[in-house]
Amino acid sequence: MSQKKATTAKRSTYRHGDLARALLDAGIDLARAGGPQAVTLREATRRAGVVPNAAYRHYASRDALLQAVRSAALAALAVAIEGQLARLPATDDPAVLARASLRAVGTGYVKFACAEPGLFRTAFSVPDQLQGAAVPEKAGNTGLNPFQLLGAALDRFVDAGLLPRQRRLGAEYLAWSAVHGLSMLIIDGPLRGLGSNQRKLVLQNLLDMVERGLSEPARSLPNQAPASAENLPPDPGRGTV
Amino acid sequence: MSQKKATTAKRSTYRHGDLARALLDAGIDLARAGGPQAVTLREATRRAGVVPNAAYRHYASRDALLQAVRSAALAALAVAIEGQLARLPATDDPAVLARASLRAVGTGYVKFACAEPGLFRTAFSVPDQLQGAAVPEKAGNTGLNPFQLLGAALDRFVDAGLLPRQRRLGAEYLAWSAVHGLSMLIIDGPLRGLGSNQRKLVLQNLLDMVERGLSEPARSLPNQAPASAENLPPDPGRGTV
DNA sequence: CTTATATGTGTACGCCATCCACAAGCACGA
DNA sequence: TCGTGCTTGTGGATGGCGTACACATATAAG
Repeated sequence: MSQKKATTAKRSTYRHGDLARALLDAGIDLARAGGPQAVTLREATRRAGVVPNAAYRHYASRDALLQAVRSAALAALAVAIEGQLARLPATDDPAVLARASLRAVGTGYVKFACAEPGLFRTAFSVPDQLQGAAVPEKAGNTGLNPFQLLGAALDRFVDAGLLPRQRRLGAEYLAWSAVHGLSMLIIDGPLRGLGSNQRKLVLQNLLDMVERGLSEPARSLPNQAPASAENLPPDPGRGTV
Repeated sequence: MSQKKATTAKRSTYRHGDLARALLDAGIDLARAGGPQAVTLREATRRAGVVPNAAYRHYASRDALLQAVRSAALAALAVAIEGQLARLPATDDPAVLARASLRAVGTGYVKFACAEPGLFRTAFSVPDQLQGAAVPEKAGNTGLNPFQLLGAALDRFVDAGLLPRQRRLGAEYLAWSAVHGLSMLIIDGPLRGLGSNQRKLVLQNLLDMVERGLSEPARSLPNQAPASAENLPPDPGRGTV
Protein backbone atom coordinates (compact mmCIF):
# COMPACT_ATOMS: atom_id res chain seq x y z
CA MET A 1 0.00 0.00 0.00
CA SER A 2 2.34 2.67 -1.20
CA GLN A 3 0.76 6.03 -0.58
CA LYS A 4 1.28 8.66 -3.19
CA LYS A 5 0.96 11.98 -1.48
CA ALA A 6 2.23 14.41 -4.02
CA THR A 7 2.36 17.37 -1.70
CA THR A 8 3.50 18.30 1.78
CA ALA A 9 3.67 16.13 4.89
CA LYS A 10 6.53 13.84 5.81
CA ARG A 11 6.09 10.79 3.72
CA SER A 12 7.19 7.45 5.14
CA THR A 13 8.19 6.06 1.79
CA TYR A 14 11.66 6.69 0.53
CA ARG A 15 10.26 7.62 -2.83
CA HIS A 16 8.09 10.66 -2.89
CA GLY A 17 5.62 10.02 -5.65
CA ASP A 18 5.69 13.28 -7.55
CA LEU A 19 8.33 15.51 -6.09
CA ALA A 20 8.57 17.70 -9.14
CA ARG A 21 4.91 18.64 -8.78
CA ALA A 22 5.20 19.04 -5.02
CA LEU A 23 8.13 21.39 -5.42
CA LEU A 24 6.28 23.39 -8.04
CA ASP A 25 3.25 23.70 -5.78
CA ALA A 26 5.40 24.79 -2.88
CA GLY A 27 7.15 27.27 -5.17
CA ILE A 28 3.82 28.70 -6.27
CA ASP A 29 2.75 29.14 -2.67
CA LEU A 30 5.99 30.86 -1.86
CA ALA A 31 5.66 33.15 -4.85
CA ARG A 32 2.09 34.01 -3.88
CA ALA A 33 3.18 35.00 -0.43
CA GLY A 34 6.48 36.69 -1.10
CA GLY A 35 7.14 37.14 -4.78
CA PRO A 36 10.02 35.64 -6.75
CA GLN A 37 12.55 36.32 -4.02
CA ALA A 38 10.70 34.04 -1.65
CA VAL A 39 10.95 31.08 -3.99
CA THR A 40 13.84 29.22 -2.48
CA LEU A 41 14.98 25.69 -3.13
CA ARG A 42 15.51 24.91 0.50
CA GLU A 43 12.11 26.12 1.63
CA ALA A 44 10.36 24.31 -1.21
CA THR A 45 12.09 21.04 -0.38
CA ARG A 46 11.39 21.62 3.28
CA ARG A 47 7.71 21.89 2.54
CA ALA A 48 7.85 18.79 0.40
CA GLY A 49 9.40 16.98 3.34
CA VAL A 50 12.58 16.22 1.52
CA VAL A 51 16.24 17.08 1.74
CA PRO A 52 17.39 20.15 -0.24
CA ASN A 53 19.46 18.29 -2.80
CA ALA A 54 16.53 16.13 -3.83
CA ALA A 55 15.29 19.08 -5.84
CA TYR A 56 18.17 18.76 -8.26
CA ARG A 57 16.77 15.48 -9.57
CA HIS A 58 13.87 17.50 -10.97
CA TYR A 59 15.13 21.02 -11.50
CA ALA A 60 18.59 21.89 -12.68
CA SER A 61 18.79 24.95 -10.46
CA ARG A 62 16.79 27.27 -8.33
CA ASP A 63 16.16 29.40 -11.39
CA ALA A 64 14.77 26.39 -13.23
CA LEU A 65 12.19 25.90 -10.49
CA LEU A 66 11.46 29.60 -10.51
CA GLN A 67 10.97 29.43 -14.26
CA ALA A 68 8.36 26.74 -13.77
CA VAL A 69 6.65 28.93 -11.20
CA ARG A 70 6.83 31.83 -13.65
CA SER A 71 5.03 29.77 -16.26
CA ALA A 72 2.38 28.75 -13.76
CA ALA A 73 1.88 32.35 -12.73
CA LEU A 74 1.51 33.40 -16.34
CA ALA A 75 -1.01 30.64 -16.86
CA ALA A 76 -2.94 31.85 -13.83
CA LEU A 77 -3.00 35.32 -15.33
CA ALA A 78 -4.33 33.89 -18.57
CA VAL A 79 -7.06 32.07 -16.66
CA ALA A 80 -8.03 35.28 -14.88
CA ILE A 81 -8.31 37.08 -18.19
CA GLU A 82 -10.31 34.25 -19.69
CA GLY A 83 -12.64 34.41 -16.72
CA GLN A 84 -13.25 38.06 -17.44
CA LEU A 85 -13.80 37.35 -21.11
CA ALA A 86 -16.31 34.63 -20.26
CA ARG A 87 -18.72 37.11 -18.77
CA LEU A 88 -18.95 39.23 -21.89
CA PRO A 89 -22.55 40.16 -22.68
CA ALA A 90 -23.83 38.53 -25.82
CA THR A 91 -24.03 40.98 -28.69
CA ASP A 92 -24.13 41.03 -32.44
CA ASP A 93 -22.44 44.34 -32.93
CA PRO A 94 -18.80 43.52 -33.67
CA ALA A 95 -17.73 46.99 -32.57
CA VAL A 96 -19.35 46.59 -29.18
CA LEU A 97 -17.86 43.14 -28.86
CA ALA A 98 -14.39 44.41 -29.73
CA ARG A 99 -14.49 47.17 -27.16
CA ALA A 100 -15.91 44.89 -24.51
CA SER A 101 -13.20 42.32 -25.24
CA LEU A 102 -10.42 44.81 -24.81
CA ARG A 103 -11.91 46.05 -21.58
CA ALA A 104 -12.29 42.51 -20.34
CA VAL A 105 -8.65 41.73 -21.03
CA GLY A 106 -7.50 44.91 -19.34
CA THR A 107 -9.78 44.39 -16.38
CA GLY A 108 -8.75 40.77 -15.91
CA TYR A 109 -5.11 41.75 -16.15
CA VAL A 110 -5.22 44.48 -13.55
CA LYS A 111 -7.58 42.54 -11.30
CA PHE A 112 -5.16 39.64 -11.25
CA ALA A 113 -2.22 41.90 -10.49
CA CYS A 114 -4.10 43.37 -7.53
CA ALA A 115 -5.40 40.04 -6.25
CA GLU A 116 -2.13 38.15 -6.65
CA PRO A 117 0.72 40.64 -6.58
CA GLY A 118 3.23 37.96 -5.62
CA LEU A 119 2.35 35.79 -8.59
CA PHE A 120 2.15 38.79 -10.87
CA ARG A 121 5.59 39.99 -9.89
CA THR A 122 6.89 36.46 -10.29
CA ALA A 123 5.38 36.07 -13.74
CA PHE A 124 7.35 39.06 -14.95
CA SER A 125 10.51 38.62 -12.92
CA VAL A 126 13.75 38.49 -14.82
CA PRO A 127 15.37 35.07 -15.27
CA ASP A 128 19.02 34.65 -14.42
CA GLN A 129 19.86 34.12 -18.06
CA LEU A 130 17.82 36.32 -20.31
CA GLN A 131 18.11 33.68 -23.02
CA GLY A 132 15.25 31.34 -22.15
CA ALA A 133 11.80 31.54 -23.63
CA ALA A 134 10.27 34.89 -22.81
CA VAL A 135 6.72 33.68 -23.05
CA PRO A 136 5.49 30.11 -23.00
CA GLU A 137 3.78 28.69 -26.02
CA LYS A 138 0.53 28.01 -24.30
CA ALA A 139 -1.13 28.77 -21.03
CA GLY A 140 -4.56 29.10 -19.51
CA ASN A 141 -7.63 27.08 -20.36
CA THR A 142 -7.85 28.10 -23.97
CA GLY A 143 -4.17 27.44 -24.47
CA LEU A 144 -3.50 31.10 -25.14
CA ASN A 145 -1.10 33.22 -23.14
CA PRO A 146 -2.07 36.69 -21.94
CA PHE A 147 -0.47 38.40 -24.91
CA GLN A 148 -2.33 36.25 -27.36
CA LEU A 149 -5.57 37.00 -25.56
CA LEU A 150 -4.87 40.69 -25.91
CA GLY A 151 -4.00 40.13 -29.54
CA ALA A 152 -7.32 38.40 -30.11
CA ALA A 153 -9.16 41.38 -28.66
CA LEU A 154 -7.30 43.70 -31.01
CA ASP A 155 -8.06 41.45 -33.93
CA ARG A 156 -11.70 42.08 -33.18
CA PHE A 157 -11.00 45.79 -33.39
CA VAL A 158 -9.48 45.29 -36.81
CA ASP A 159 -12.34 43.08 -37.94
CA ALA A 160 -14.85 45.65 -36.74
CA GLY A 161 -13.05 48.32 -38.71
CA LEU A 162 -12.14 50.23 -35.59
CA LEU A 163 -8.41 49.83 -36.06
CA PRO A 164 -6.38 50.01 -39.28
CA ARG A 165 -4.63 46.73 -39.83
CA GLN A 166 -1.18 48.23 -40.13
CA ARG A 167 -1.62 49.89 -36.79
CA ARG A 168 -2.53 46.66 -35.03
CA LEU A 169 0.91 45.71 -33.74
CA GLY A 170 1.60 49.17 -32.43
CA ALA A 171 -1.80 49.10 -30.76
CA GLU A 172 -0.85 45.86 -29.07
CA TYR A 173 2.23 47.52 -27.64
CA LEU A 174 0.20 50.46 -26.42
CA ALA A 175 -2.49 48.38 -24.79
CA TRP A 176 -0.06 45.96 -23.21
CA SER A 177 2.22 48.70 -21.98
CA ALA A 178 -0.61 50.72 -20.53
CA VAL A 179 -2.24 47.86 -18.70
CA HIS A 180 1.01 46.38 -17.50
CA GLY A 181 2.34 49.73 -16.44
CA LEU A 182 -0.84 50.49 -14.54
CA SER A 183 -0.61 47.17 -12.74
CA MET A 184 2.92 47.93 -11.65
CA LEU A 185 1.94 51.41 -10.53
CA ILE A 186 -0.80 49.93 -8.40
CA ILE A 187 1.04 47.08 -6.74
CA ASP A 188 4.47 48.68 -6.27
CA GLY A 189 4.36 52.27 -7.31
CA PRO A 190 2.71 55.50 -6.29
CA LEU A 191 -0.80 54.13 -6.78
CA ARG A 192 -0.26 51.50 -4.12
CA GLY A 193 -2.99 51.22 -1.57
CA LEU A 194 -5.73 52.55 -3.80
CA GLY A 195 -9.18 51.38 -2.82
CA SER A 196 -10.77 48.95 -5.22
CA ASN A 197 -13.37 51.49 -6.26
CA GLN A 198 -10.74 54.03 -7.08
CA ARG A 199 -8.79 51.38 -8.90
CA LYS A 200 -11.80 50.68 -11.05
CA LEU A 201 -12.15 54.33 -11.87
CA VAL A 202 -8.54 54.70 -12.84
CA LEU A 203 -8.67 51.55 -14.91
CA GLN A 204 -11.82 52.58 -16.75
CA ASN A 205 -10.29 55.94 -17.45
CA LEU A 206 -7.12 54.36 -18.74
CA LEU A 207 -9.07 52.01 -20.99
CA ASP A 208 -11.05 54.92 -22.35
CA MET A 209 -7.84 56.63 -23.28
CA VAL A 210 -6.39 53.53 -24.84
CA GLU A 211 -9.49 53.19 -26.97
CA ARG A 212 -9.13 56.78 -28.06
CA GLY A 213 -5.51 56.03 -28.84
CA LEU A 214 -6.54 53.21 -31.13
CA SER A 215 -9.08 55.25 -32.99
CA GLU A 216 -8.35 57.12 -36.16
CA PRO A 217 -6.35 60.27 -35.60
CA ALA A 218 -8.84 63.05 -35.17
CA ARG A 219 -8.34 65.74 -37.78
CA SER A 220 -7.67 68.04 -34.84
CA LEU A 221 -3.98 67.16 -34.85
CA PRO A 222 -2.39 69.81 -37.02
CA ASN A 223 1.21 69.10 -36.13
CA GLN A 224 3.89 66.68 -37.20
CA ALA A 225 4.08 64.36 -40.15
CA PRO A 226 0.99 62.19 -40.67
CA ALA A 227 1.99 59.71 -37.98
CA SER A 228 5.34 58.00 -38.04
CA ALA A 229 6.05 55.07 -40.30
CA GLU A 230 4.07 52.00 -39.50
CA ASN A 231 6.26 49.11 -40.52
CA LEU A 232 6.67 47.85 -37.01
CA PRO A 233 9.04 44.99 -36.47
CA PRO A 234 8.66 41.73 -34.65
CA ASP A 235 5.60 39.85 -33.60
CA PRO A 236 5.59 39.28 -29.86
CA GLY A 237 3.80 36.71 -27.85
CA ARG A 238 4.78 33.65 -29.79
CA GLY A 239 7.54 32.61 -27.39
CA THR A 240 11.19 32.57 -28.23
CA VAL A 241 13.68 30.29 -29.93
CA MET B 1 49.25 64.09 5.04
CA SER B 2 46.09 62.13 5.48
CA GLN B 3 44.81 61.09 2.08
CA LYS B 4 41.09 61.07 1.51
CA LYS B 5 40.44 58.59 -1.24
CA ALA B 6 36.72 58.22 -1.18
CA THR B 7 36.55 55.28 -3.52
CA THR B 8 38.24 51.95 -4.17
CA ALA B 9 41.82 50.91 -3.46
CA LYS B 10 43.17 49.67 -0.16
CA ARG B 11 43.70 52.72 1.94
CA SER B 12 46.54 52.74 4.41
CA THR B 13 44.69 54.85 6.92
CA TYR B 14 42.44 53.20 9.40
CA ARG B 15 39.75 55.71 8.68
CA HIS B 16 38.38 55.69 5.21
CA GLY B 17 37.36 59.24 4.54
CA ASP B 18 33.93 58.82 3.06
CA LEU B 19 32.93 55.22 3.23
CA ALA B 20 29.22 55.92 2.85
CA ARG B 21 29.86 57.55 -0.51
CA ALA B 22 32.30 54.85 -1.58
CA LEU B 23 29.78 52.15 -0.79
CA LEU B 24 27.08 54.00 -2.67
CA ASP B 25 29.33 54.37 -5.70
CA ALA B 26 30.22 50.71 -5.60
CA GLY B 27 26.55 49.85 -5.25
CA ILE B 28 25.69 51.96 -8.28
CA ASP B 29 28.35 50.21 -10.31
CA LEU B 30 27.02 46.85 -9.23
CA ALA B 31 23.47 47.84 -10.08
CA ARG B 32 24.58 49.08 -13.49
CA ALA B 33 26.21 45.79 -14.25
CA GLY B 34 23.80 43.35 -12.70
CA GLY B 35 20.64 45.00 -11.51
CA PRO B 36 19.39 45.12 -7.93
CA GLN B 37 20.30 41.52 -7.22
CA ALA B 38 23.95 42.28 -7.80
CA VAL B 39 24.03 44.96 -5.13
CA THR B 40 25.56 43.10 -2.26
CA LEU B 41 27.00 44.46 0.93
CA ARG B 42 30.04 42.22 0.81
CA GLU B 43 30.98 43.09 -2.74
CA ALA B 44 30.48 46.79 -2.11
CA THR B 45 32.70 46.73 0.97
CA ARG B 46 35.23 44.62 -0.89
CA ARG B 47 35.43 47.28 -3.56
CA ALA B 48 35.78 49.97 -0.95
CA GLY B 49 38.68 48.05 0.53
CA VAL B 50 36.99 47.52 3.83
CA VAL B 51 35.69 44.67 5.92
CA PRO B 52 32.02 43.71 5.36
CA ASN B 53 30.78 44.86 8.75
CA ALA B 54 32.08 48.37 8.24
CA ALA B 55 29.07 48.99 6.02
CA TYR B 56 26.75 48.81 9.00
CA ARG B 57 28.19 52.04 10.37
CA HIS B 58 26.64 53.79 7.37
CA TYR B 59 23.73 51.67 6.24
CA ALA B 60 21.41 49.81 8.56
CA SER B 61 21.07 46.88 6.19
CA ARG B 62 21.70 45.74 2.69
CA ASP B 63 18.29 47.04 1.72
CA ALA B 64 19.18 50.46 3.09
CA LEU B 65 22.17 50.63 0.76
CA LEU B 66 20.02 49.38 -2.07
CA GLN B 67 17.50 52.09 -1.29
CA ALA B 68 20.23 54.69 -1.68
CA VAL B 69 21.19 53.14 -4.99
CA ARG B 70 17.52 53.20 -6.02
CA SER B 71 17.35 56.92 -5.34
CA ALA B 72 20.52 57.50 -7.31
CA ALA B 73 19.15 55.49 -10.21
CA LEU B 74 15.93 57.48 -10.17
CA ALA B 75 17.94 60.67 -10.15
CA ALA B 76 19.92 59.43 -13.14
CA LEU B 77 16.67 58.77 -14.95
CA ALA B 78 15.52 62.29 -14.16
CA VAL B 79 18.79 63.67 -15.51
CA ALA B 80 18.35 61.67 -18.72
CA ILE B 81 14.87 63.07 -19.17
CA GLU B 82 16.06 66.57 -18.46
CA GLY B 83 18.76 66.10 -21.06
CA GLN B 84 16.13 65.25 -23.60
CA LEU B 85 14.01 68.20 -22.57
CA ALA B 86 16.99 70.53 -22.92
CA ARG B 87 17.18 69.98 -26.65
CA LEU B 88 13.64 71.05 -27.32
CA PRO B 89 13.43 73.35 -30.33
CA ALA B 90 12.47 76.88 -29.43
CA THR B 91 8.91 77.63 -30.35
CA ASP B 92 6.14 80.02 -29.46
CA ASP B 93 3.26 77.73 -30.13
CA PRO B 94 2.27 76.28 -26.76
CA ALA B 95 0.62 73.31 -28.43
CA VAL B 96 3.79 72.40 -30.28
CA LEU B 97 5.79 72.88 -27.11
CA ALA B 98 3.44 70.66 -25.13
CA ARG B 99 3.62 67.82 -27.62
CA ALA B 100 7.36 68.11 -27.93
CA SER B 101 7.72 68.07 -24.16
CA LEU B 102 5.73 64.90 -23.79
CA ARG B 103 7.73 63.23 -26.52
CA ALA B 104 10.96 64.37 -24.91
CA VAL B 105 9.96 62.88 -21.58
CA GLY B 106 8.92 59.62 -23.18
CA THR B 107 12.03 59.45 -25.30
CA GLY B 108 14.36 60.20 -22.42
CA TYR B 109 12.60 57.62 -20.32
CA VAL B 110 12.84 54.79 -22.79
CA LYS B 111 16.32 55.75 -23.91
CA PHE B 112 17.54 55.56 -20.34
CA ALA B 113 15.90 52.20 -19.81
CA CYS B 114 17.65 50.86 -22.89
CA ALA B 115 21.01 52.42 -22.12
CA GLU B 116 21.04 51.51 -18.43
CA PRO B 117 18.79 48.52 -17.91
CA GLY B 118 20.51 47.61 -14.66
CA LEU B 119 19.92 51.02 -13.15
CA PHE B 120 16.41 51.16 -14.54
CA ARG B 121 15.50 47.82 -13.03
CA THR B 122 17.07 48.90 -9.78
CA ALA B 123 15.18 52.18 -9.72
CA PHE B 124 11.89 50.30 -9.81
CA SER B 125 12.83 47.26 -7.77
CA VAL B 126 10.66 46.49 -4.79
CA PRO B 127 12.07 47.33 -1.35
CA ASP B 128 11.98 44.69 1.35
CA GLN B 129 9.42 46.68 3.26
CA LEU B 130 6.94 48.35 1.00
CA GLN B 131 6.52 51.07 3.60
CA GLY B 132 9.36 53.44 2.75
CA ALA B 133 9.05 56.42 0.49
CA ALA B 134 7.93 55.28 -2.92
CA VAL B 135 9.43 58.23 -4.71
CA PRO B 136 12.02 60.63 -3.39
CA GLU B 137 11.16 64.25 -2.96
CA LYS B 138 13.70 65.53 -5.38
CA ALA B 139 16.07 64.18 -7.95
CA GLY B 140 17.87 65.25 -11.09
CA ASN B 141 19.34 68.65 -11.85
CA THR B 142 16.12 70.57 -11.69
CA GLY B 143 15.18 68.88 -8.44
CA LEU B 144 12.23 67.18 -10.06
CA ASN B 145 11.73 63.44 -10.14
CA PRO B 146 10.71 61.68 -13.36
CA PHE B 147 7.03 61.73 -12.46
CA GLN B 148 7.06 65.43 -11.81
CA LEU B 149 8.79 65.98 -15.14
CA LEU B 150 6.03 64.05 -16.84
CA GLY B 151 3.48 66.02 -14.89
CA ALA B 152 5.03 69.26 -16.08
CA ALA B 153 4.72 68.12 -19.69
CA LEU B 154 1.06 67.34 -19.15
CA ASP B 155 0.53 70.70 -17.51
CA ARG B 156 1.64 72.22 -20.77
CA PHE B 157 -1.01 70.18 -22.53
CA VAL B 158 -3.62 71.59 -20.20
CA ASP B 159 -2.30 75.11 -20.61
CA ALA B 160 -2.35 74.75 -24.37
CA GLY B 161 -5.95 73.61 -24.18
CA LEU B 162 -5.09 70.21 -25.57
CA LEU B 163 -6.19 68.34 -22.46
CA PRO B 164 -9.21 69.01 -20.23
CA ARG B 165 -8.02 69.77 -16.76
CA GLN B 166 -10.12 67.10 -15.08
CA ARG B 167 -8.57 64.52 -17.34
CA ARG B 168 -5.01 65.48 -16.43
CA LEU B 169 -4.40 62.97 -13.68
CA GLY B 170 -5.78 60.11 -15.71
CA ALA B 171 -3.61 61.23 -18.58
CA GLU B 172 -0.60 61.09 -16.31
CA TYR B 173 -1.39 57.51 -15.49
CA LEU B 174 -1.80 56.63 -19.13
CA ALA B 175 1.41 58.28 -20.24
CA TRP B 176 3.44 56.91 -17.37
CA SER B 177 2.02 53.43 -17.74
CA ALA B 178 2.57 53.35 -21.46
CA VAL B 179 6.14 54.57 -21.35
CA HIS B 180 7.10 52.48 -18.36
CA GLY B 181 5.43 49.41 -19.77
CA LEU B 182 7.18 49.86 -23.09
CA SER B 183 10.51 50.15 -21.32
CA MET B 184 9.90 46.90 -19.52
CA LEU B 185 8.80 45.20 -22.72
CA ILE B 186 12.03 46.28 -24.35
CA ILE B 187 14.53 45.43 -21.66
CA ASP B 188 12.96 42.24 -20.29
CA GLY B 189 9.99 41.26 -22.35
CA PRO B 190 9.16 40.16 -25.86
CA LEU B 191 10.59 43.31 -27.43
CA ARG B 192 14.04 42.54 -26.11
CA GLY B 193 16.82 42.79 -28.62
CA LEU B 194 15.09 45.28 -30.84
CA GLY B 195 17.45 47.39 -32.89
CA SER B 196 17.62 51.02 -31.90
CA ASN B 197 15.95 52.08 -35.13
CA GLN B 198 13.08 49.75 -34.55
CA ARG B 199 12.88 50.91 -30.98
CA LYS B 200 12.53 54.47 -32.19
CA LEU B 201 9.73 53.48 -34.49
CA VAL B 202 7.83 51.65 -31.81
CA LEU B 203 8.32 54.51 -29.39
CA GLN B 204 7.16 57.13 -31.86
CA ASN B 205 4.14 55.05 -32.64
CA LEU B 206 3.34 54.62 -28.98
CA LEU B 207 3.67 58.32 -28.34
CA ASP B 208 1.39 59.06 -31.26
CA MET B 209 -1.22 56.82 -29.72
CA VAL B 210 -0.80 58.34 -26.30
CA GLU B 211 -1.34 61.77 -27.79
CA ARG B 212 -4.46 60.56 -29.48
CA GLY B 213 -5.54 59.11 -26.16
CA LEU B 214 -5.18 62.53 -24.54
CA SER B 215 -7.14 64.32 -27.18
CA GLU B 216 -10.85 64.97 -26.99
CA PRO B 217 -12.92 61.89 -27.64
CA ALA B 218 -13.74 61.86 -31.31
CA ARG B 219 -17.47 61.88 -31.86
CA SER B 220 -16.95 58.54 -33.59
CA LEU B 221 -17.38 56.64 -30.33
CA PRO B 222 -21.04 55.73 -30.23
CA ASN B 223 -20.90 53.29 -27.35
CA GLN B 224 -20.91 53.44 -23.59
CA ALA B 225 -21.66 56.26 -21.23
CA PRO B 226 -19.86 59.53 -22.08
CA ALA B 227 -16.58 58.40 -20.53
CA SER B 228 -16.40 57.12 -16.98
CA ALA B 229 -16.47 59.46 -14.03
CA GLU B 230 -13.42 61.63 -13.77
CA ASN B 231 -12.95 62.24 -10.09
CA LEU B 232 -9.68 60.40 -9.94
CA PRO B 233 -8.11 59.90 -6.57
CA PRO B 234 -4.66 60.55 -5.26
CA ASP B 235 -1.91 62.67 -6.62
CA PRO B 236 1.20 60.59 -7.23
CA GLY B 237 4.78 61.69 -7.46
CA ARG B 238 4.99 63.66 -4.27
CA GLY B 239 6.65 60.91 -2.30
CA THR B 240 5.11 59.18 0.65
CA VAL B 241 4.45 59.92 4.30
C1' DC C 1 17.72 -12.97 -8.68
C1' DT C 2 20.92 -9.81 -10.25
C1' DT C 3 21.95 -5.48 -11.98
C1' DA C 4 21.21 -0.89 -13.67
C1' DT C 5 18.84 3.29 -13.21
C1' DA C 6 16.21 6.72 -10.99
C1' DT C 7 15.68 9.16 -6.97
C1' DG C 8 16.46 10.69 -2.21
C1' DT C 9 20.42 11.42 1.60
C1' DG C 10 24.74 13.30 3.81
C1' DT C 11 28.45 16.03 3.87
C1' DA C 12 30.77 19.96 2.43
C1' DC C 13 32.06 24.47 0.29
C1' DG C 14 31.52 29.21 -0.60
C1' DC C 15 28.67 33.19 -0.68
C1' DC C 16 25.56 35.99 1.71
C1' DA C 17 23.40 39.19 5.75
C1' DT C 18 23.82 40.14 10.25
C1' DC C 19 25.08 40.13 15.44
C1' DC C 20 28.52 40.80 19.09
C1' DA C 21 32.68 42.16 21.26
C1' DC C 22 36.85 44.67 20.45
C1' DA C 23 40.35 48.10 18.73
C1' DA C 24 41.98 52.22 16.55
C1' DG C 25 41.61 56.82 15.44
C1' DC C 26 39.83 61.50 16.39
C1' DA C 27 37.70 65.35 19.04
C1' DC C 28 37.23 67.85 22.97
C1' DG C 29 37.34 69.06 27.81
C1' DA C 30 40.24 69.01 32.22
C1' DT D 1 49.16 68.25 27.91
C1' DC D 2 46.70 64.27 28.73
C1' DG D 3 43.11 61.55 29.14
C1' DT D 4 38.02 60.24 28.02
C1' DG D 5 34.66 59.00 25.06
C1' DC D 6 32.45 58.87 20.62
C1' DT D 7 32.83 57.33 15.90
C1' DT D 8 34.32 54.11 12.79
C1' DG D 9 36.68 50.01 11.19
C1' DT D 10 38.08 44.86 12.59
C1' DG D 11 37.55 39.89 13.90
C1' DG D 12 34.99 36.10 14.72
C1' DA D 13 30.68 33.61 14.70
C1' DT D 14 25.92 32.15 13.33
C1' DG D 15 22.57 30.75 10.22
C1' DG D 16 20.51 30.76 5.53
C1' DC D 17 21.23 30.09 0.85
C1' DG D 18 22.65 27.52 -3.85
C1' DT D 19 25.17 23.85 -5.29
C1' DA D 20 28.72 19.96 -6.09
C1' DC D 21 30.14 15.19 -4.90
C1' DA D 22 29.80 10.75 -3.08
C1' DC D 23 26.56 7.47 -1.19
C1' DA D 24 22.24 4.78 -0.23
C1' DT D 25 17.92 2.89 -1.52
C1' DA D 26 13.91 1.73 -4.12
C1' DT D 27 12.20 0.40 -8.43
C1' DA D 28 12.67 -1.42 -13.17
C1' DA D 29 15.00 -4.51 -16.64
C1' DG D 30 17.41 -8.53 -17.83
